[in-house]
Amino acid sequence: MSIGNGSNPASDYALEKTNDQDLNRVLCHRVTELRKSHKFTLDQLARLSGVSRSMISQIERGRANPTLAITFRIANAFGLSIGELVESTASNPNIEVVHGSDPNNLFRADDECRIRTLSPLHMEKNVEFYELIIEPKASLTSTAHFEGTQELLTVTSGTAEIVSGETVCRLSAGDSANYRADLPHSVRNCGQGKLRCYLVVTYR
Amino acid sequence: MSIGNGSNPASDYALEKTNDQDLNRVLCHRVTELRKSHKFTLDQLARLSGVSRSMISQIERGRANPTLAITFRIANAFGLSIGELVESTASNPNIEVVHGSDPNNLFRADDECRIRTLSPLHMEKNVEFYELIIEPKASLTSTAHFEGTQELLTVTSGTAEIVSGETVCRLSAGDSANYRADLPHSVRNCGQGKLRCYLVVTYR
DNA sequence: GTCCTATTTCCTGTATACAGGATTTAATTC
DNA sequence: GAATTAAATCCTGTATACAGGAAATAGGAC
Repeated sequence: MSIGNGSNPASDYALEKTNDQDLNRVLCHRVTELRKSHKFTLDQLARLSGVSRSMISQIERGRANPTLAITFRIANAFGLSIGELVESTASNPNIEVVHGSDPNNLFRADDECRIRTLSPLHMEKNVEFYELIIEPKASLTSTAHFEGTQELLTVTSGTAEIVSGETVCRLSAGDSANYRADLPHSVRNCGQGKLRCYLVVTYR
Repeated sequence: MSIGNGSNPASDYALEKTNDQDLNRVLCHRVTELRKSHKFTLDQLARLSGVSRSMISQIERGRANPTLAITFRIANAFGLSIGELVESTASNPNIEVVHGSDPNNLFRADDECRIRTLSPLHMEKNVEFYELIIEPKASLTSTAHFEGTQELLTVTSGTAEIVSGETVCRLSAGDSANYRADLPHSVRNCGQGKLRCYLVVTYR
């Protein structure tokens, strides 16, 4: 998600100019569709949102580049956030399967730890799902991930000690913890046998 | 999320005028903080984003109401979507624990099916995590959830048949499937013994 | 302290966002 | 068909978004 580590960011030119216009296309279709599904006239939406009919009409016809404030008001009139309004909904294949036997999803397998990815590689959402098997006394330690990253860990067998920042907790089989992963964090097997758990990582 | 069923929408006035300005406050702090954490000068960000230094400076000082195109470019320069840029981040407690023995998280327990919630109730992300135990020949059927909702199901033991819309697939122990839950969908135990699985539900 | 460079803010002019009224188009009823 | 009303688009003028250069400020070296 980061475009560079700050050392020479100017060389990582991120803008693709056409995406600007793609955004506008998304917006116009979205507003048109939402207004239709709510059965609002331009006038009703104008009154609800406090944005003029002209402006709404122009937006729907892709003739406007609204300010954030205007966009906010329109989103709000539909009970949506800006992100919900302007971010396109991509079409998904209905079901994507990851087989247990698929070696591509074996992320790590060594003496201490075995990690298997359970979510499809091309999954659109910023969510990842892993199965972890950690040997006694071994641990999985991470530096801080990106801001807003969280992990949800469920212990299926064994005993885990979770550290996030300076907070520590212990989990037994059946317990779950949701913790910040945008701080240094770790999962340690503090029991006698193997620690088996599932980990959901969510990125903001 | 809907503001009415279309019968008399004009009476549901949704706008709270001050939130417009709250948005601007969020934006200015956000851009300031992001630029700082990436160690960009105004000039570097200007070049990256294609937005003038003046404009960025004004945004950071809360003196601007940028258009969507400008907002998009700035978000893009930081590798974020517009929603990610303008939607505020609430502070999280570091670790939130759900104990296996907590009866509040037992969502359903009957002859056919046992569902336990593994994610904390007040979890900020639109992600939910469940443990499912389904008896032979029993199934869990849902109508379509909200648009964009997806489910990620991992089978730990047994055999499952997943239906999403008109797509059907079978999973064995160790397999996972990611599927649309914004269509009618179901999980059925098509084996002889109990089906044990974990379900990650993500809302858009 | 001075000098130099980097960074940010100010200033100004142009383009465009936007509202509100007028006009056009569409839909309905007779 | 005509008449009426509703809905959408066009037109125009004002305010403001925005870029680019100038000026001010900040930071570092000596």
